[in-house]
Amino acid sequence: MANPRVSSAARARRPARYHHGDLRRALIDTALSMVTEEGAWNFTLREVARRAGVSHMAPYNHFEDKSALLAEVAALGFQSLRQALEAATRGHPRSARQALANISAAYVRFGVQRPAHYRLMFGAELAEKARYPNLQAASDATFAVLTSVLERGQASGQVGRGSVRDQALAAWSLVHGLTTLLIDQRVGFLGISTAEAERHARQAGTALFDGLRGKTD
Amino acid sequence: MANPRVSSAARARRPARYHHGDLRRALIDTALSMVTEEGAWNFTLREVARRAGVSHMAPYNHFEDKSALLAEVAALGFQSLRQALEAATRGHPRSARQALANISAAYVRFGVQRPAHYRLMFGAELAEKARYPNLQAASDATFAVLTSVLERGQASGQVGRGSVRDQALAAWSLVHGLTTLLIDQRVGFLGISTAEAERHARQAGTALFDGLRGKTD
DNA sequence: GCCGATATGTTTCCACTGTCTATATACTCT
DNA sequence: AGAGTATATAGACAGTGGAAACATATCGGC
Repeated sequence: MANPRVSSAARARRPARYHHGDLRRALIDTALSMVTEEGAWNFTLREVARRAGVSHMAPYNHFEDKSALLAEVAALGFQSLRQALEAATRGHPRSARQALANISAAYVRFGVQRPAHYRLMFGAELAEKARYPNLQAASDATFAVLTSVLERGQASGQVGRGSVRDQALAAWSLVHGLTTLLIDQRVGFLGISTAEAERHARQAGTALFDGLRGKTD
Repeated sequence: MANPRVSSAARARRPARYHHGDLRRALIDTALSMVTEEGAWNFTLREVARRAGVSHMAPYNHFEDKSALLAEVAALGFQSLRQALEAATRGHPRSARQALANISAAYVRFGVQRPAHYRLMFGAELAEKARYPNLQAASDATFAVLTSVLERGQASGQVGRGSVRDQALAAWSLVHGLTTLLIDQRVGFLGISTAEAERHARQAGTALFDGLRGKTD
């Protein structure tokens, strides 16, 4: 509008951009906002396009379909979650038990604070993740945080031997399941507070840790 | 077709039925078939009506919308899951540790064998379960199986004191999280066998049990 | 600087969906 | 038998996903 050549130092890394500048990123941001605002992702792709100010077919230049767009939103969520977990581990570098409790609390806090986003990250429509390498990579990187904590714990003798991958799977199952159950209110904990959710997480995470320390069966 | 008065001993409890006989039940069955066959529930309500051989508006006489229909399908799943868990407990009435391991294995087996149905049961579109009392009741009854096992374990001194509800929540979190992760292949276990899934479940369930037996924090 | 190739965005069009309204049919009860 | 209600149908509507044809901006080579 103002200047027909707004391009120069527009938006992302690439200097001058095409028509929109960086529609791909704009669509992801818009979709993320809509997910968190509306608490669901049952909006239409046309609606996303409208809010981004482009025609209803423009998104198809960047995403095969709505699921592909949502996969990017979910991938952002995994990155954010990974950072939260990494920050939680830094608190207690000595005690693996404390580290696991902290990770559990941080994990559940993340989910409880952004339920819709968390649900999307593990939602069914993105289950065939083979289609979404970005999502898979972000998910794997998050899982790796847990694995590395357990590896260090084993190295220092605080965690029982056994397969680290199995142990990490158990730990992730615990916090993921807890988060899901709390979010979806499948148990009778309607309106549970974040603090209480974290308490559950610490308690359960510690119990599992103690179990792993003992016999590995 | 054959006889205009086929009604007599038609289908469900009620003797003679209306036009269709028991369209409500037929629609639930059809939807269940479609979920398991197609591995998803992104079909349209019109499609369900077509397969049931009725007009596209007939379902609205029995369900407010598609979600309400899916909620019934999910409720059936919870009933089936509850039966599977109850059968698993009957194997080892003496050892709570064994019972929990059996329950864990049965739970994960259920999910791995019917992934789409399981996903639906915990899917986001049915999260506001307050709308679906049947679903909530079925879900609660399933949770109760776990609770009762832990209660008996506490009574016989095999399980640490603490809040039974908290312990049950932890146990359910573990198996639910494991099932979800396996189903959605969020971890690198592509094409995991049912037997291996059960092994993971037993192992993790036992570890948690041992942790609960120790300190309750 | 100019030009074709390509990437990006728009407009138009179609089948289909969810849902509203009006109408028809079957069952219940008295 | 007839009134009232529950069940099913038919038609219409706006909105959707997506294909096709078209328009425009940017890039790479010259």
